[in-house]
Amino acid sequence: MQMFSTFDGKDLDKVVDCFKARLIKKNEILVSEGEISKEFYFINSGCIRTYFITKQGHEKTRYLMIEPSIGTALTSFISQKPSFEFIDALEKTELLVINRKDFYRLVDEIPQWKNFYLKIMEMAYSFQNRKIESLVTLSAKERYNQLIKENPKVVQRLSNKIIASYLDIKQETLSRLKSK
Amino acid sequence: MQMFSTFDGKDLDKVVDCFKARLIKKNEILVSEGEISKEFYFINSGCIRTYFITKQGHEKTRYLMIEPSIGTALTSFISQKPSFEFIDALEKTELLVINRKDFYRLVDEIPQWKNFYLKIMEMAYSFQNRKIESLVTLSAKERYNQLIKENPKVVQRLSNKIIASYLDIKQETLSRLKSK
DNA sequence: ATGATTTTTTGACCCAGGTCAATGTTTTGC
DNA sequence: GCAAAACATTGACCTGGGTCAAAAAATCAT
Repeated sequence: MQMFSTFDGKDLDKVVDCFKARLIKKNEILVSEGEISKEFYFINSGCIRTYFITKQGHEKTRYLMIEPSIGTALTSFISQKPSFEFIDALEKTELLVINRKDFYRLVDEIPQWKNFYLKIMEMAYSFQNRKIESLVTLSAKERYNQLIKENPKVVQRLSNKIIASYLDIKQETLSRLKSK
Repeated sequence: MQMFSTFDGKDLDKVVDCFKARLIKKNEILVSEGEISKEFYFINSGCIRTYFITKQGHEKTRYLMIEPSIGTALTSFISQKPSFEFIDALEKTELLVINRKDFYRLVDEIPQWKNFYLKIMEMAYSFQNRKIESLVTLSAKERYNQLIKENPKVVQRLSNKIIASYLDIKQETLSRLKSK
């Protein structure tokens, strides 16, 4: 976020003009499955997440965004194909929103914004890679411990249901893990 | 790859100058764990992969590159931190190699190369995302069937050991899956 | 070609984590 | 403030896929 301070005055105005503030309620849905992801979000306060629903009807949480954080349903945002994931709010949340058209216009017009986009992609990639590594190398208990260690805010603030879905375990299992 | 045809003459020369051909033998290692990933590979013929070894000593294959394809140990390439993954050749392989310094010089000097880099990151991200989706929603059998359907060449050309490691199952399990 | 190594298959057994169901406990909406 | 809904815990039981071991088949190196 502080990288914005390196924009020069004119560019900064251009960027700021693209953002709109939005306040959303808990459980409000920003993107549904099948919709095209047309916005990118900066979370000022609160918490949103991306998740999808398996054909067995189970929720799987891909990514949790607690302030200060950024994100969207990225696969659909990039490809402009219908999203297989949802975005919803886990708390009352204040967002800054930029729409996709403006986002990519800035990519073309402002070299630093293109660099910012590249950084987002690099971080998103590394994050997914890390997630795969955890899934294939760690037990449920180890993944839970890793989350407590690396992201204690998430564990403190969110329900077990959400945390279990994020760790790809059942809530019953999480409950049992905690009690030993 | 065909996007290179859109480079104008001068830029194309600049790009071509950065590449060196290299022939590697089966089982040759291009990047080891702990090393920094300093090259990006274009596979002209043959097959290489990235994999890592768990603390239990098991190989996990992240990504298989059969010609024509591109890639590297991307997390380390981006961050210039030591790689947790290896790259090795699964067959005798012909590569075009560009080193990291040249790669990022081209990102700065040639806008189209920056766009190319962005496309790589977008594809890499989508690929990882898809992999997570498969891991958390499909059974071993379903993942195997998906691979046969979407990437039959891989299944035909590589050993069960590699395919099992790619699907995150044991070879014994893969063997049993195939026999029913 | 041929012995040595590596892969593949098969069998017997095990266990982490899922399922289903019942019972608390908290949160929410009015 | 209170009913209803959502969430958390606990128990009994089950199962997909792992483990270990040993034999059969394929591949490799000289």
